[in-house]
Amino acid sequence: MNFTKSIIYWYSTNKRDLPWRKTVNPYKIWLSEIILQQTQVKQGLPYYEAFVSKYPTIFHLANAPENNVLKLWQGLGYYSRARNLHATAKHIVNEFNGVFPNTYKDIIKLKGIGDYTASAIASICFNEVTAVVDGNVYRVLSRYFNIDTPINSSKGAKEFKSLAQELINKKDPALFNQAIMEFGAKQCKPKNPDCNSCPLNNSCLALSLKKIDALPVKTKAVKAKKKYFNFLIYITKDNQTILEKREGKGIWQNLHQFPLIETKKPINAKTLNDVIKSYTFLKNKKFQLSLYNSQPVIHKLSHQHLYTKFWIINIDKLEGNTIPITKIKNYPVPVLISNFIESFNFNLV
DNA sequence: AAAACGGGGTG
DNA sequence: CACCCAGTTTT
Repeated sequence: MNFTKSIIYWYSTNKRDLPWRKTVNPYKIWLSEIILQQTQVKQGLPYYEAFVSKYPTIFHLANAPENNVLKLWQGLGYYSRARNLHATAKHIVNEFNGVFPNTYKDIIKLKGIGDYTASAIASICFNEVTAVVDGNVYRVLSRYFNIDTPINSSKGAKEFKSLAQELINKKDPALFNQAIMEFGAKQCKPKNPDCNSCPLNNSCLALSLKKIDALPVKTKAVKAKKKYFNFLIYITKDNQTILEKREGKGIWQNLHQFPLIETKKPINAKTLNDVIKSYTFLKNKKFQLSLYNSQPVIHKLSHQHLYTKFWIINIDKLEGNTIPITKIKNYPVPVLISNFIESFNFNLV
């Protein structure tokens, strides 16, 4: 059996039972593909169920406020996926009457959809012969064909896409695409794959060359930078606090957080007290500042390590944009913030 | 071409 | 700690 037929046969007897495999509805396939970008099935599955349940059609999603969409996405990371998902839902409803585009060429024009996702939707929903290349496909092909072009280079992207496009089953592109990804996820795993049980172990070049551990090749990632975050948790006597929406370019765009002071170096209570004292909205007000966590919480992201301190500010009264502490869980917040909220029992205040 | 963008899991 | 995950967008 050749590569393509072997992969498809393996899939027929080894595939997992997953909810998005029971439909070819482009809305649901699209939703599943966005959720699964850079996300393992195990982590994405409950989010898929929650979205399908709360937003059964693209019209439900398009009509929802962005805050609600972000709230449902909370904890999954890469929040631009949720913002783009929502924006694209509105676009499809408003411009196309809710009808999903049905060719790779048109699908890839949509916000948040690149080559991988356009290929997945076009093949699964519309039987278009266009090969997916995700992390699984890179791994399977680089090993089987002993290709050491870095997968995170533009040369690698073209080379592997072209190879996958040659290998794809022209009669059932959807079947092949899902099969090779599942094969990568469950059989040709990143670490310690069970090559003894692999149906391709007679023809896999990396295996015969003892290069399984050396492939795929990926150029080095940059090291994460340290940042120092100081969140200010205002608490008034009438149980109000301040939550802000993150604007601008960086992480967690459009999510909410306690007012943040970011510094280059760790900051002590006296210095912070002086900074806060100078705020005009606190002029002539008395407040008490105390540090909640003596050791910083180290929140690790791909590109940043956030050394975080939570400062409690007890104060009699605040005017302006405060919210009741009881409403705090209505807002979409980063995991770093939701962990604090869970740990700091506001009910005791 | 390189960096930014999250959070969870593995060895 | 380094690497990976059904990648895309911005710089």
